[in-house]
Amino acid sequence: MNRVRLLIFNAALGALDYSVPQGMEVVTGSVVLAPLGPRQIVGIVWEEGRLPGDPAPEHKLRPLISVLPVPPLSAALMRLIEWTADYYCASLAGVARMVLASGGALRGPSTMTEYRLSGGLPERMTAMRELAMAALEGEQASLKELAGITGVSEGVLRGLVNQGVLEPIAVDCDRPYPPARADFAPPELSEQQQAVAQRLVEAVKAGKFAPFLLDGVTGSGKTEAYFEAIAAALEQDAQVLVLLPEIALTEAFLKRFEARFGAAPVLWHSSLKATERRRAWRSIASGEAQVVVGARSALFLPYANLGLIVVDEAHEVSFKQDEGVRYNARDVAVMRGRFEGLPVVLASATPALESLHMADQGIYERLDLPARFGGAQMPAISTVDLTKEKPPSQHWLSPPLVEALKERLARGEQSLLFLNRRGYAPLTLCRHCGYRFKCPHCSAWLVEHRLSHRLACHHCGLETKPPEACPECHEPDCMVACGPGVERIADEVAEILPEARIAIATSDTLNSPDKAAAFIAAAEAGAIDVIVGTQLVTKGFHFPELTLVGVIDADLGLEGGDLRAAERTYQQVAQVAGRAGRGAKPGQVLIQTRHPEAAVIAALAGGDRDAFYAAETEARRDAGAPPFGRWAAIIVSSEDDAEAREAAKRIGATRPHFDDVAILGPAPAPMALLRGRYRYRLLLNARRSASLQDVIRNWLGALTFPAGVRVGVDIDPYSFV
DNA sequence: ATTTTGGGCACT
DNA sequence: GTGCCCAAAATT
Repeated sequence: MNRVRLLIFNAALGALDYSVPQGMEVVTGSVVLAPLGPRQIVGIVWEEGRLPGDPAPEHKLRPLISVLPVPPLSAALMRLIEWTADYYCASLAGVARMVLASGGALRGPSTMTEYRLSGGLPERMTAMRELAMAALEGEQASLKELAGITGVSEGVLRGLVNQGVLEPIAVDCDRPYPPARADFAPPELSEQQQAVAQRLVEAVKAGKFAPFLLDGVTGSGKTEAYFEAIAAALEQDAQVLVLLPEIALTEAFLKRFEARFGAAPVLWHSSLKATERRRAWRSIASGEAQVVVGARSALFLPYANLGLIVVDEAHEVSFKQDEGVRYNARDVAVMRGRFEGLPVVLASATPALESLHMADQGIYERLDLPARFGGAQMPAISTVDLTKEKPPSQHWLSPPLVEALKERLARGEQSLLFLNRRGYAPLTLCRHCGYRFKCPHCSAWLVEHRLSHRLACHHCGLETKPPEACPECHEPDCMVACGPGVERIADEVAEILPEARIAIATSDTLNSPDKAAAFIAAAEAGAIDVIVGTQLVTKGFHFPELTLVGVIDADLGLEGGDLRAAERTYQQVAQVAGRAGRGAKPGQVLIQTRHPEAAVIAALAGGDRDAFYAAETEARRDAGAPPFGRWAAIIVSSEDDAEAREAAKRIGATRPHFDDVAILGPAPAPMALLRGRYRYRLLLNARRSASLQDVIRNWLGALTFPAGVRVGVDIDPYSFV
């Protein structure tokens, strides 16, 4: 190759051509450094003819600067990048950025300095030095870590470095991870689990594309079953990717993983620090990382030798990314499996209707775990009609739920109350003038958080101190809370059961791995009587003494007319109900609702999953919703309301006309203001056969917009805000 | 996206 | 002529 075309991370520029200097080894997929004007940019060498744009004339070509010290991207990954950009109407540049988001890993290996005893003695011995030197015997670490080990300050250690007592050692930042072992602690599996595990192991050994829907009730031991597939991959030195919906619940998962394989997996998520990120990235790209556990963004990493992908809790909404490249990691995972030729396991107790449909069509192979592991029974589920069993004013626990809570406390068993609302109260107003506290940057109320003494916007992250007086009428001390959040429910429990030990489990209270671990340990040790939690507690946890689950408001998710509201409610309540009675003692679930007759609620109470899915299938068919039809959204936003509205109007005015594509809008988005940007939306609904993407590309491709306007496309949207 | 360039204009 | 601002062009 003496002339190459690069994909660069800038969508506005398009592909750029360069010459390859004499002696430089460049192959398809090479990650290279190239000159652009006075700057240097990173690019990926792409195959001839696959990136749009006319070739640059010979005289404009400048030579590449260097090939970066990372392995070239595989053809499979390059096809995945193309497919993702194409399917989600996103730029190749945006997708490529996700692949190479590496915290500086592209710069190659680097070293840091650690210190160890040299054997020499200081000119002057002091008490602190003596103490430090005794504790330093056999240790080698950074100064900061040594300070932690020895208990002396870094200043003392620096003194020892100057005296030559501690000698510096340059070590590779990317030190290897401890190895996971397939045979560390193989589990006892039930017959059902055994059958599932065996099928998955076969698929891993076959090393061909094979999508599975692992459909198992809560507590059936899905994790243990797919762990055997991971073991099989480890045995043939293939890498495994396990996608988890939220990193907050990895704590319990990691414990189980370590118990099975004797080492922690490599973690990947958005809050990794740059050094951890580059270490993980390099180990993934080199093939050293064996098992990667990550959030959705781990899907686009350049695995050297991937052999299996598991998407756990595959129904979870958080696999859908709603910013930047709007993709669904569940679906892209299946495509990656196809391009790489490997099995993909979608595991869930409450699969998305789309996934069930694929299994029914025979496109995914279905694996069932219909019974709980170890003989545990499914919990008894019943509804509490809030229109008949009214809680007292300003209270939200109905008499039957209060009774059940008292019973558990008397028996020393645990209860879990589920309400998907963080904070104390969802709305705060002034009792004097009725002023409602709202976010200045979003169409949303500010939520009072009493634990942290803040008013917070859950959309943009704004946090303010609650004011002393009403900003409108200046009446002092006038704030009044409206409606319940988990903190308020916890207060109510404390009032009813003063002796109960209560824990609030939300992303606010369990915001670090340490806190999550402490919570799990306390719950397992029986040091908590009542857990009050948001969706964070609906999955992943296994507390044997937990025998009562109360759903505070099952109707909450049904409000707002979201297309997937019924399914989401079903999934959330079924998942949280699944926390009850996982040990020897049977579980009970009480669902508080004002609509016990609603199809979702009735199906939950009757334990009739098939009835729910049948009803939901018909509703989707009627609405032309997935899997029978397709939806897409065009979201127009700008900091300037008029500019956004104008752009949306112009898109609306140039709409194409097709028999099989309905186009609605533009209209202000339900969140008309989000993070300081005004938003308008168009919705497209198409029959399955229509290529929505082509329609949208041709439509929007002919338009240009002012600089401040962003036009985003959301294919198969989950969020309708 | 970022940088360079060049035209128009006020000022000297 | 020089400096400055802004829009347009170039970047491979």
